[in-house]
Amino acid sequence: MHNINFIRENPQEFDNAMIQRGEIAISKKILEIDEEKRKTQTFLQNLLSEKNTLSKTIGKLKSENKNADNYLKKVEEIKNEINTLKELETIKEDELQSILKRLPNIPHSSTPVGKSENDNLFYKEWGTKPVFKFKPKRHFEIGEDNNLMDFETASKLSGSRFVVLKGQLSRLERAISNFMLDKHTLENGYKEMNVPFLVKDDILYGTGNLPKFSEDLFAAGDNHWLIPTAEVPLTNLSNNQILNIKQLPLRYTSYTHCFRSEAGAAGKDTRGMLRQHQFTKVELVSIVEPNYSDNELERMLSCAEAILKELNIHYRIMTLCTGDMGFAAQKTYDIEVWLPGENNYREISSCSNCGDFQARRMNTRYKKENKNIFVHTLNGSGLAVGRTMIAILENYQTEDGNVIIPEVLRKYFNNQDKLI
RNA sequence: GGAGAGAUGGGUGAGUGGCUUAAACCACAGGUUUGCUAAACCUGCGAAGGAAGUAAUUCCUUCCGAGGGUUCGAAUCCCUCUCUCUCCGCCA
Repeated sequence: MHNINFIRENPQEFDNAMIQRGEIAISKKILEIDEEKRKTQTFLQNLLSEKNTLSKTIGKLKSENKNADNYLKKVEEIKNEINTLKELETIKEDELQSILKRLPNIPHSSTPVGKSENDNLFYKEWGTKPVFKFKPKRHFEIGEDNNLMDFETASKLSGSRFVVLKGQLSRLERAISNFMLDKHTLENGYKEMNVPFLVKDDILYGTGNLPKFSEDLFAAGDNHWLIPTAEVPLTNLSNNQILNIKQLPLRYTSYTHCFRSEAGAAGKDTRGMLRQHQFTKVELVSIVEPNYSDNELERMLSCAEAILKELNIHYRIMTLCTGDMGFAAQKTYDIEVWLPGENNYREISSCSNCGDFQARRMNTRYKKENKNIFVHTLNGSGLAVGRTMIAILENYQTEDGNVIIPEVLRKYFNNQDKLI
């Protein structure tokens, strides 16, 4: 949600930011409605004040057993006007909100300007592409050849974009997520949380998924949605709260299933388990003081990177441009892991600083010097578990079709050094 | 699923139609005293918004789980919904 005061004071800057994000200049319309709303409000409040005074006089007169008919008549007269103005105020307020809540966050000054993913900026990379003496297989070939990854059975159960992982791959999933959680809780200072996968409308509104992106979500019954990421419940843990400054920063991690309809991705990545309706992810969320959020984004990124470093898998990091960034973000880094089978870099983590955008929607503040200030929220994958498995399979595959288990995972994998 | 009780500021909690302008305590912030810490004492302290003013500030409106209603006037009365707790039943 946007700060209306900022738009009043910097309409041009606001319009420029929206244009960079593929929206249109709309500050003029916003300020017109805002102006009408405030005029109505002022007029209404004066009448309410008058009514309150009259009511008090009536109370006094009645307690003294005096006649109050004149005052009662006056109240009756302004009542209709009050109701009309109330309705008008509500209309204007709704009009304003319906525009504001659908506008994306203002990009950070360091976010590159661009239209699509082609304009994303290379930030840095780690490691090198592994060299194979044979043609590396793609992850689903390794999985299917060993009868550990079953898309047909999954399709029988649930349709397309699902997978059944069998035996050792199912165990590998568990090993990866345990490794990540241990790393983030024991070394990186995140508190592990086990959260609901079903949430209500207002929770998704808080993180910015609603009202604009309902088509990306799965609805469950009349009152719940399946979470598309643990960011949603984790960030909302503090909604509608005024936090004590001593509580900050709050750092949470959670391993959850995530559910996405992939509505706009028809025909994209249909082979394999890269893009599923259901996948697991270890998420990182930070709630911090505003002046610290830039640092926290770098910190969070390094926590996510640490996982790939320990797994010894090559990756690069891109800074997303204004046109490719998510709705609530002001700055986002994508970690893209190298997949030799696919001969491509693929997103395995996305770390975003949302500034106070979500905090305004969720109404999360903290008290500093007796003032209530909106917090800054950040979220990042640390990492997507399914895609990490893909990266391991493709990077650690051997010529005989087996896969070496990365050293750091072996203690979570029955101390085996090979998948099979 | 059945029966009952409840939801008030950051927290505990008083308040059953107009002296509530939401008490009191705790927490928090500032100060005094003290060699430091602690303690004691003093002061301040709910939230959102509007208007006037260069500003300090002043005035006003709304908010007591949410939404409706009754009334000149509602935290308080009525209706609907949500959630929490207790007991019973069922259940991983």
